[in-house]
Formats: sequence, structure tokens, C-alpha cells
Amino acid sequence: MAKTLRETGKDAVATATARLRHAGLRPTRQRVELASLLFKSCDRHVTAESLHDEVADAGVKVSLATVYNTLHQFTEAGLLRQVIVDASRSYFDTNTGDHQHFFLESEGMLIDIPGETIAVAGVPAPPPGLLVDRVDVVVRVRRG
Amino acid sequence: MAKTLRETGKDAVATATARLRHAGLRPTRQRVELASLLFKSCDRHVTAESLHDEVADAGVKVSLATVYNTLHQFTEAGLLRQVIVDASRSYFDTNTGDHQHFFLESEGMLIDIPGETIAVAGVPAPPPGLLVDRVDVVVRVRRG
DNA sequence: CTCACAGTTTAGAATTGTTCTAATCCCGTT
DNA sequence: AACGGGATTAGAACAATTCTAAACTGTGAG
Repeated sequence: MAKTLRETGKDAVATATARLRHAGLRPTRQRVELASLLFKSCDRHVTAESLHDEVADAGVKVSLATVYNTLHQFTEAGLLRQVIVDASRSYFDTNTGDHQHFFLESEGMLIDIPGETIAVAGVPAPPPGLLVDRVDVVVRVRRG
Repeated sequence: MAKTLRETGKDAVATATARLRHAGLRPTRQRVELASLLFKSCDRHVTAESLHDEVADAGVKVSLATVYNTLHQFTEAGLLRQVIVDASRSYFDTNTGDHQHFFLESEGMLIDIPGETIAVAGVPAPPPGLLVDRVDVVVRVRRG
């Protein structure tokens, strides 16, 4: 049986609302709903589609456009991080800290690798006029 | 003035044809044309669109569908490597050896980093049942 | 050298993921 | 309760890519 926010996560709502306010985002019904789902457990990896399905399964109607808007706003606000590993889908990661990923392409599955685990040495200075923004490591894995 | 293959690169054609045969691909006019462009100079990074434009500028008509087909066939044959750095475009790299990339998103520019330059240490064992396929490093840079 | 066929190419339609638009809605303030 | 500007929405629009079915072309057999 699907339950509304009010029935299930009173504190989740409070937390989400606070988080949104803190990020300078108006805590609308949709944003609170999505934030509650995203930040309930940690280290989640979602696509717009998957989150849209999830929120629908929770019995709440949020348009796909809003899911896209929200994912981007959350990302800009530093609440999410976009992970680019697949040419055809965008993933968003609730873990915004320094870390890397395993990626199982066949199933679209991402697994976090803590930031301290992997060390990247020898990154050369970028060409003149360019600054390093971030170093991403993707460990592509397959069944086998 | 646009020139045909026959006028410009006699040996380029021979090389491309041999390379295609060796890869088990029938050396059709289109594939030879594309291979000649791709492998004329080394370390090129193209998108389907850019390669399609380039071949058109060379005065040869190859459909966009064929460019896509060919890029994928070349990739499967190990002649190219697909580089995933941007959510909206696929890049193909003529350098199939072990190496990494700088990526300047604002201009869609990729720059190779030789394989020996960067060392990635501490990659953990993947979860049971999974094997490491490849470790990709993308150094995201920006103007500044 | 020619034929025939399997593999290729092609134009255009279709798909997919994402963004845009313009109308409606609702959060926070008054 | 009313207002105003941001937020949401359905649906159209878009861009990159893939599919489809028909036309074409290397290549090996004869």
C-alpha cells in the first residue's frame, strides 16, 4: 500500500525541508518528496527515469520535467553530483564527497569507491590556460 | 577544391584497405574513405557528427547512418575506442592504447594523456562475480 | 568475366533521453 | 484572504542515435 509522506516520514520531511531551505531552495511539495526519497538512505545512484518511477510508486505524482529540473537544481546546490559513465543516461549520486565508481554497464549499476581508496598520481599540468576541475576515475567492470 | 581519394592518398587508401581487411571488414568505398580520414594523422578524437562533416567537406557523400555504423564496427574491431566524457555526445578515439584524457567540456575538446603518465593505485577488488574491464581517468578542465 | 548473394549503404522514420514553452499553480509575505 | 514571483506541468520540441526496408556493391563461384 502506498503511503504519503505524512504517514511515513515526518522527520524525513522535516530534514528534507531544512536541507532545501539551507540550500536556498523553496521547499515545495515535489522537492520535499524527492529529497526525502533521495536522502533517506545514503549513497544512492539514480537516473531521472528511475527517480520518476520511484516517486510514482510512492503514490505521488511528480512530472518528469520536475524530476529533471529538481535533479539539476540539487546538483547546482551541491546536494547531488552528476556522474557521467554512460553515453545514453545521466546518473546522479547522493554522495557528493570525493570518491570514485565501479560501473557495471550491462545493468546500469554504479558502486561507490571511497575517495581515500584510490590514488591517482602523475596527472600532468593541463595545457596553458586550463585549470583542473576534477579527476574522475571509473572502474568499468563486467560479469564474469 | 575537394579532391577524391584517388587523387590524394593512394597509399592512404592502400593502408586503409589493408587495415580493414586485417580487421575482417569488407573494404567498401565508405569504410576506406572514413578509415583514411581517421588514421591519416594519429590521436584523433571525433564524434559521428564531426566525422560526417569532415567526410562531406572532403567532397564525398557518406550517410550519417553509415558513419554511426562504421564508428561502431571500427570500435568493435579494435580500431577505435569510445570515450565517454559527455552526457550528450559520444567521442571516438583513434588511439586505442592505454591512455587517459583531459576533457574541456565547454568546447568538447579531448586531449590525450599518455598511459604511463598517470598511475592509478589502490583500485579495490570488484564485488564478487565482477571483473575489471578497464580503468578510465578523466581530468576535467576548464578555462581560467 | 559474369552472376548471384550476402553484406553494405541509404533516406527517412522512429526512438530515446532531455529540454523548452506557456499556462497554471502554490509558497511565503502582506 | 490576496498577491506576486518562483515552481510545476503537459505536451511540444529537440538532438543524438538507432532502426527499417529498399537499393546497391564487393567477392567468390562458376
